[in-house]
Amino acid sequence: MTGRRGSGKPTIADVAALAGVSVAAVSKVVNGKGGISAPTRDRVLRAAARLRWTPSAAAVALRGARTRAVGLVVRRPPDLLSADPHFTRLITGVEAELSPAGHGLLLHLVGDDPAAEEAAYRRLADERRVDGFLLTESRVDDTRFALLRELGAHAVLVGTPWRDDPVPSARAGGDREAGVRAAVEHLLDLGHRRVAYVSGPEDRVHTHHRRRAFEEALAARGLAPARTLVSDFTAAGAVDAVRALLGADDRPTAVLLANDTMAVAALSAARRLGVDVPGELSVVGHDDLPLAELVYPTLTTVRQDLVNLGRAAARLLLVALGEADDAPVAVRPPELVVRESTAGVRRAAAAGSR
Amino acid sequence: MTGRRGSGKPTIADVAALAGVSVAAVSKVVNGKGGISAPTRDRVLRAAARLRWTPSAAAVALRGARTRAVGLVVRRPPDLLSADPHFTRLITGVEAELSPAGHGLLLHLVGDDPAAEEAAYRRLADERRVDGFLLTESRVDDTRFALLRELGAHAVLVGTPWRDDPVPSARAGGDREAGVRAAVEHLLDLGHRRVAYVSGPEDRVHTHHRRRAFEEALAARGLAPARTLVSDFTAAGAVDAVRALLGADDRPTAVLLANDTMAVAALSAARRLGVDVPGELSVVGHDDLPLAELVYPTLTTVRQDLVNLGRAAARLLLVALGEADDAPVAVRPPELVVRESTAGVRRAAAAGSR
DNA sequence: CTGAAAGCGCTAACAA
DNA sequence: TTGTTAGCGCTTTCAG
Repeated sequence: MTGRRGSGKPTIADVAALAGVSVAAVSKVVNGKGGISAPTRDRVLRAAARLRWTPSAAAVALRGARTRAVGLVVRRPPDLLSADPHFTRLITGVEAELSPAGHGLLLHLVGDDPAAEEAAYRRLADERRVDGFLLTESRVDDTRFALLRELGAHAVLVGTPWRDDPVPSARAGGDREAGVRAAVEHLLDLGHRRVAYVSGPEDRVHTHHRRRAFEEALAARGLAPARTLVSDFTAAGAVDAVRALLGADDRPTAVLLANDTMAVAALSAARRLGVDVPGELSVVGHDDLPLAELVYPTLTTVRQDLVNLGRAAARLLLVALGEADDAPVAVRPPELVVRESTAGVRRAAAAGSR
Repeated sequence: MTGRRGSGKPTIADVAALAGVSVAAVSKVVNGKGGISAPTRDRVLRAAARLRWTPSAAAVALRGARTRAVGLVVRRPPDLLSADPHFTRLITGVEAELSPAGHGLLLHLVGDDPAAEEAAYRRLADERRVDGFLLTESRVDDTRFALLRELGAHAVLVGTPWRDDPVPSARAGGDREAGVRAAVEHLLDLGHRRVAYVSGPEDRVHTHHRRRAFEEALAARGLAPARTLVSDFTAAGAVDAVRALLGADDRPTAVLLANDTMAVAALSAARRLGVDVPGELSVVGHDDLPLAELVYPTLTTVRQDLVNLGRAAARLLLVALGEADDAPVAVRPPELVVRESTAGVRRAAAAGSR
């Protein structure tokens, strides 16, 4: 008999009635506004709990123009996506920040289609479904910034912007290329002199940064890259790259690849060609996905603190929305994890190349 | 000067004004209701396009109690999650169905915490943020069904329910255990007689179905399992299982594992123990993730049509919500993909076991 | 065929 | 400290 029990979900009016106060009082209580006596507060809270009432997200959004949701649009070829747990880790971190803040994550996976990507952003923004966006995979001359500015949407970039792009970005702390540098030094210390690099696609910002770090680290020891190839993050691409590398006259004794998936593919490509890892070829990956410990030999790789990167980005977005304090989340700098896929140069391999 | 340009997003009133009609007319046009003349329709559409207007999701939701969003709550230990691209594929399929229908996907990743899981469902439902839920990983005596019934939320299960659970479910077509059966027959045809099975956690429904299929397929040829172990989907678990298997006196010559991640771990565990795959041990995985083609030897595995499973589930949910026609999405039955990790028994291995 | 008007559930002035 | 009330942007009767 209390209110309209049974007929659908309770509303703020039901709670007010049950507590014997006005709806305004209920609103103030749940929003932590002042000007409510303790006893009233109590009665409201009790009534709300009894009715299991929570403010309707739609009503709140309509009223205040805040949806308490953020959007994440991922543009990737489906196959690549499912091959790479990269995103799952990132999202884990994002969630860890968003959930306690009462914010939802609206996910959109669009294939490898720029038009679909733009449409997704537009729809989410025009329908006012989200308060802001998280952008992943910083791209060279990223067109998303202009789009989001046009749409008037808040945005935070995960990673390093290409130039001084006008959005806040979440990045690793410390020296962001420390991982790649450490990897190169590790290889050189093992005696390698012919080190190759297989990069990711040229339109990704980190491709350039990492490759440059690779080249500089070699240069610092007076060396040049044995070879630098551009791949596409796919396993097939990595296999081709490794074939090219190993088929050459002066083949490298070590190779760095831009992600773990490619590195694992390299491992098996080498094996298939009868090249022993790490006996004849050392292999280094990037990201330190669980996969890296799973394969044989286990993969030496550059660990990225993806979970905290996701957290940091989400936090920045909440701050931009005025929903969180400006307490940045620390993201550990990339760090080399040495496992079995790297070892010293064997005499034979080092000497006789062709 | 037209309407309130520049001052925030356009509303239906702006469109009505620009088109010289009432807001009701605009509403009817965008919702495809009848009773609008073609010329009026045209003017409205043109005005809406010019203003880039899309109905506010919040207002629509408030008005109609339909949010055009579905929830997906995933409860998994973070590590397991990022090791397994399973979900990414499923979500790809879900998106493919939801997106064209104009529905969003609200994703919540909760750790391995039942309380957090329940809280996530409650919040999404109580705040009326979603119209329904997609449930993944069918569990034995799944408590989510009761919860969602209490919450009055629509739900569709991805996979086979434990008993006749009262929610619609999306499943593979044809014989759902055809894959496991084909795997067993493949191994038997290769001459294997001692075949072991490493299952997933006991609380997953498919664990029981697949294990039973395994046992029945063996029984059909008058054989019994060499050994059946329960693991936990993790790589570490798989490594332990393989050690246990290979350390035994009468060790199996072939082993099936409940997912590809475990199978890949098994591959390297075997190698580490000096056991050749497939020379001394054949290994079969489950799911056919991209990973399966990436490793050496490439993995024989049971392919699941996860993308269409996701599509089918999303479609069922849309149908339940009255948002789509009842045209089921076909999900291919599981199918064995033979690659390099399985081969005939070598005399030596078959004979001398200890 | 078209328009006026009543809310959907909530928040924030403003009054009391 | 508390209550009253006017909308937020939209859909939907119900009249015209």
